[in-house]
Amino acid sequence: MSTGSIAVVDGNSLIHRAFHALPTTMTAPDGRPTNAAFGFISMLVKLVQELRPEGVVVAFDKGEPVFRTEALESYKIKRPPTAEELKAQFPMVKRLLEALAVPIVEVEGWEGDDVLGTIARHAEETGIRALLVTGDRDALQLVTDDVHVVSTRKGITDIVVYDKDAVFGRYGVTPEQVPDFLGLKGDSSDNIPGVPGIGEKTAAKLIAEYGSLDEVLAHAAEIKGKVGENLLKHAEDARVSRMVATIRRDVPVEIDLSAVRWGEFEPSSVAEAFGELRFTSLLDRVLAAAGAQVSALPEAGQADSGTWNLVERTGAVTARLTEWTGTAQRSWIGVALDDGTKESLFATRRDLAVACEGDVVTVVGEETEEVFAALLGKGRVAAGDVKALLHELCQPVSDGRCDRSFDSVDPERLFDCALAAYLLESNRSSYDLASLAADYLGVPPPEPSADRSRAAIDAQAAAELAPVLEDRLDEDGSHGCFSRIEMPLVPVLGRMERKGVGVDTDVLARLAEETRGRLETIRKEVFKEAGVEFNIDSPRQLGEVLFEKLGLPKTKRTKTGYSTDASVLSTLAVSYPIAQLIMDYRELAKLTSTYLEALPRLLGEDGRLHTTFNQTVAATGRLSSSNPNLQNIPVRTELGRRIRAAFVPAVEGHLMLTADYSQIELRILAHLSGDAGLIEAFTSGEDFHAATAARVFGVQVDEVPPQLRARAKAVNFGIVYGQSAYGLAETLKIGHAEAQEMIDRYYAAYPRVREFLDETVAEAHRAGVATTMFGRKRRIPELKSRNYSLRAFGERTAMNHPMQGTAADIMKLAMIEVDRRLREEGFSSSLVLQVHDELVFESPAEEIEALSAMARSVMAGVAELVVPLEIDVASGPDWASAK
DNA sequence: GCACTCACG
DNA sequence: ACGTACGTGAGTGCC
Repeated sequence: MSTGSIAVVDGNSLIHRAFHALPTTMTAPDGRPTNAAFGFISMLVKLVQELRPEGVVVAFDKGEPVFRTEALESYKIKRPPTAEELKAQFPMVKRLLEALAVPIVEVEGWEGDDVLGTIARHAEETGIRALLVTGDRDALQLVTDDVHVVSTRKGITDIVVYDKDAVFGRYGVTPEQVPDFLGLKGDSSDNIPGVPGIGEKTAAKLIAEYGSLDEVLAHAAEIKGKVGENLLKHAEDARVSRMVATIRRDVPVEIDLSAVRWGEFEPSSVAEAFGELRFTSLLDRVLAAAGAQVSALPEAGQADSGTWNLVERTGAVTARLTEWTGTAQRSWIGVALDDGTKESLFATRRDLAVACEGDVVTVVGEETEEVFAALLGKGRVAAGDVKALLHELCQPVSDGRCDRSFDSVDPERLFDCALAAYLLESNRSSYDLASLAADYLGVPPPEPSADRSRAAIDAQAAAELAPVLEDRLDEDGSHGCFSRIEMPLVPVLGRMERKGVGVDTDVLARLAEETRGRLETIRKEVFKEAGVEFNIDSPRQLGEVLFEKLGLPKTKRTKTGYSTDASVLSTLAVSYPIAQLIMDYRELAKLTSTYLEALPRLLGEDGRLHTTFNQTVAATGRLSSSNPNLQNIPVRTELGRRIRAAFVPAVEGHLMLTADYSQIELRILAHLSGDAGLIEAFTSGEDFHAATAARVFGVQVDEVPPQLRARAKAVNFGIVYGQSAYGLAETLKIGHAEAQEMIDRYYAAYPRVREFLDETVAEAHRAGVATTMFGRKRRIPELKSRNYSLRAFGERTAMNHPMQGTAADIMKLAMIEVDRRLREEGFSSSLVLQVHDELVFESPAEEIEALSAMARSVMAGVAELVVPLEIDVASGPDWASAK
């Protein structure tokens, strides 16, 4: 017996969605509105086409769910009455479903959700997999290994399938915890109160911490602030809310699920029912969707060549991939993966669209990896996001037929349209193929339709964009950065992302435990000092308490009220202990929520953290890191370093090794300006900031007092940021005139620096761009602004870009070379992170020495400057000790 | 979804 | 007279 699968649709939910997503101007010949019916059936057809369940059932609400309304008077009373136009469409939908031989289930006194829950239970008991279709997020509580929820978003066209991981990923709670979660959070659309002041975030946090609503309520007394207070006061509300939000699974439903079959309708009855409403296009789709059940996709191996299994989707049958790879010396082959269609309820298939010279074919499912490998071996392949493609199509298993690892990737055969556009305009807001095609081909691509998928459109766009962008790169003088830096970096970043970095979650858990107590103590002290309890996390409430209730001096304002940032608090801390307490609180709270609590939730299946390195985000050419951001792991405070110490090698006997560029941006400035004093400061072997202080303030290098060194350091930073007296005064908390004088003295000590920066700004005004040593450009439209402050911003950007951008270029070149040497020389070490001027490796202890030497020589050697590039290397059992 | 704050370089 | 140091990503509060 084959595995059964059934889709169970929440009729009320779907019909409401459809009604609101489509205009009521759609009518039948007799004038009745048909928008909801049309949307409903359209969605149903899409569903069976994409998810291919063997059976379909639709459940509707019937009567009042007395057990809910009696427990909670307010239940659903806030709902506006159903519109007349919609009411009339319920019978219409039911008649269409009857024609389609789709069973309708409604049970007096029960809601559709409960029917869904019950059928899901029956299905599981009989070994049938179920897909619950509803726009209602409550249903997520029903998700199990064999029951998934399909939810609609943005009207009815977009669907998202939730499995257990997806539920947890979205809400941070397991399906079983959803009712408890809703008990806390409430649900405004159903008028379920929950606990006041507790929203999605807090509810998820509490449930994650205590495991269940009952446990949360049992510990309410120890939960701080308003939240704890409200938990005590509204415990009963929470319990009632949970009861009401719990979907019942014991509805008296009688239906033989194994007998339900989609597609066993009488075509003539369907034609008649659909014809009455003039749903002609929908009729075609329904008949096709039913027919597709039998003939689905060609069997593997059926294609005549016996190698590639092609489904032709565009009408261009003649094109063959082999021909294309033959002609690919001239033409680019565009490829794109689709978003993933559910092949069955529980298997996703990702097809690959391949476009060349105007034709597109779609390669189905399992063949995609081989086809991609073959293309890469022979042709030139263009795509919108090559790294993402490699992650999907280069799985680290080698089955003998083709090498699917990142190692076989030759960047010269690849063209990433986003990276090309990034080099042309590094401040674009979007690099998606549709927007690139609109701007660089002059025509926005068509929207996806029944016979042209998003993937096919993207593949064509990539194929057409590649030659155009390549010409533009040549004209712009940016092709070198593209072919020598950005493209070769792609597989390097891919390997780093795939490898991930090790984290000791026990260390994080212990720190979290320790921090919780300290945080609580500080909170109480703050409340004692303030004489009132409030939410310290709310800048608004905090401002009110500090500046109105306590009457502390108001120094800085934000757009919306008083500023309470660190600079304000540190000024106040001198005279007011509460300010210091709040700073302490902020440090703990920040590190707890951003790192201690968040990181463990983001571990991959291999127990490691896998970030994404974004290559087209930072306008200067730097990388950025997200999901999670591993470029801002704490280091500056003691607690921060203890968090950093949780980053450890996964393998026993391995160590972390870090290699970072020392003062790279100022060394670049020394090189670019040719300033003798600056060069001398870097070649003399003296402490750089002390040397600056000595020159600027006219004292002996070994007699620079710490305060002067700190000031010199701030001026050095300022130079990199595009110095302004205002900014320097702000950071150093000194007067504007004094700051200006320091800057003047700095320029007097390093005259060529001023000349260089002035020239850079002047050139940027002329050309509208700033450029790095390696030719990476940043367009700066702000320079043309008539607004002083915008223009001044543009000028600072123009000064900063050559330094920050060249440093980014050098680091990227070093990464490419380090990665090559690691592989060619058979190292067992891996490059795992990059933090702008630092590389982090995991390495077997016995390789540490060789790796240090290699990293040092590669990093120092990738660029020849008039001052040496110095590299600090350190290693240890964790990231913090490798300093 | 924006404002604020703060983690990193 | 103007009004900010450069580059990021993420958590929280609040409308």
